[in-house]
Amino acid sequence: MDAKPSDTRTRVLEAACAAFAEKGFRDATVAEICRTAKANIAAVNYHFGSKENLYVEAWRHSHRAMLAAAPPDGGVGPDAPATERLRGRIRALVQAALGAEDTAYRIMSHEMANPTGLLRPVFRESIRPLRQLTERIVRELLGEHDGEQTVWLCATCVTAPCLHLLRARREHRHLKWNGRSEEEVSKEMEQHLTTFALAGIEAVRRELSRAKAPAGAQGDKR
Amino acid sequence: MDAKPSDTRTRVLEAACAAFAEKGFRDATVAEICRTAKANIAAVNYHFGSKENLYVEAWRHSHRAMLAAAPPDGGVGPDAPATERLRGRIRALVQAALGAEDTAYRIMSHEMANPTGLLRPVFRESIRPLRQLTERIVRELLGEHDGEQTVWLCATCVTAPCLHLLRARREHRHLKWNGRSEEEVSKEMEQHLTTFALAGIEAVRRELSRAKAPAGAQGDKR
DNA sequence: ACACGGATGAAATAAGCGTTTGAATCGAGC
DNA sequence: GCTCGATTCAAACGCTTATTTCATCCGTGT
Repeated sequence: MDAKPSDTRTRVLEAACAAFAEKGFRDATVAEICRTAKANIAAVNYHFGSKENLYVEAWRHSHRAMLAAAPPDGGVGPDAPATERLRGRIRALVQAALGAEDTAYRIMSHEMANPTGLLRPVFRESIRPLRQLTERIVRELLGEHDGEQTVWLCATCVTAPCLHLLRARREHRHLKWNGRSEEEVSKEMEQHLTTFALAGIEAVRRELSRAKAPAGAQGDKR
Repeated sequence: MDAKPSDTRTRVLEAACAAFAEKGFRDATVAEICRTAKANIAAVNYHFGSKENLYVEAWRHSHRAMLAAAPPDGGVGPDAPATERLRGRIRALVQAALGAEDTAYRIMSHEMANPTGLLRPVFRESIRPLRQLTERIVRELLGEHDGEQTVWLCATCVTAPCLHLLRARREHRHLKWNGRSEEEVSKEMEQHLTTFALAGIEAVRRELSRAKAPAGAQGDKR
């Protein structure tokens, strides 16, 4: 079927992914995209209709690539205990930010800071399930406390540092991870972020139960 | 002294802050800035020389406003115990992200996702001290472990969720904090983030000492 | 051989942008 | 009252960008 969607089409698409990931929608020019793709200027409007449509197509492409390179559950599976599933989720997030297929994350990063609105409909179907996956794990770890806001906040504390790694990589190259291999660094990040997150969630859970059953039992153990 | 640096100059400056905070450097146009400032198009180049210079001046302006509205130590003072200083730091971060003076944070957010490079020299003197303040507290909480990367990572786990609140506010208005007042929500955020962060840092510290002084004496020190 | 539709090429078009220009306006100082 | 510097104004310039146009190429079916 689409095994041959024109050779230049895929070249333009991949060049667009790289350009949009580096500069965002506005700063990336179709001229440069076509130049790096070794295609003519008109190729964009011929194969994709417009720069805007190329943009959402580039997002779809890189998002699929990310999911293929880093499964959202980190390879842990839904029957594992929640703590392991959280570790797997963090592994996926770190890989997505630090791995070779970070294009989708970088495009998303631009889109969040500088919303064009073009990706909003497609975001709903692509990153929302991932967010819900994270929140489900967090909710399970927190117990049956009803605070939806608490779940959201803890999930943010898990995902936000991972997203931050993306920017850190290109600014803080001077950090200690010079010698180590990419994979080794990822492992270490995953480990630290996981212990940090698990302890944080547990502490919030304790605080919630203390607030829920107040007065009498001040007996804070540990 | 500079009490009268031209009325239109300050109007343009403040309009620029709002525009750059909302759209970033590239997408904000001097035409629109001058229109909302009720000034002529040439005002920008007359008072500031160029759009680029207006950009760094807008950053300076909004950064000063942020520091005035939310002191970086959260009003805690350098002699308080480290746990309280961390709480103060988080208070400052939350206020900066959720308060009325969030312009600097929003500009910074754009600049990080879409670097123009124009703010790099001025960033060094404005946000680096804040980062070091955070890292100093984290280092104290971690103990005398030498891992600079660990300090960096824990500091990231503290600051990244706060930065994330900025974007969350304009997307997730539907969250529970509808009824509550802004200040009440900030208090709650501050509390949750602090317990989360303290527990996370403590857990990482424990894991580090466990790795440092193992049963079999790994002896792989640096 | 030939015509036809998909794909590519180079140049032209049109719109938006930051910046410049030069005249008009205003306010203070001798 | 006049001048001079600082400021404001409207118009125009020069540049970049996405998009369109139309000629050209190439493979395929008859």
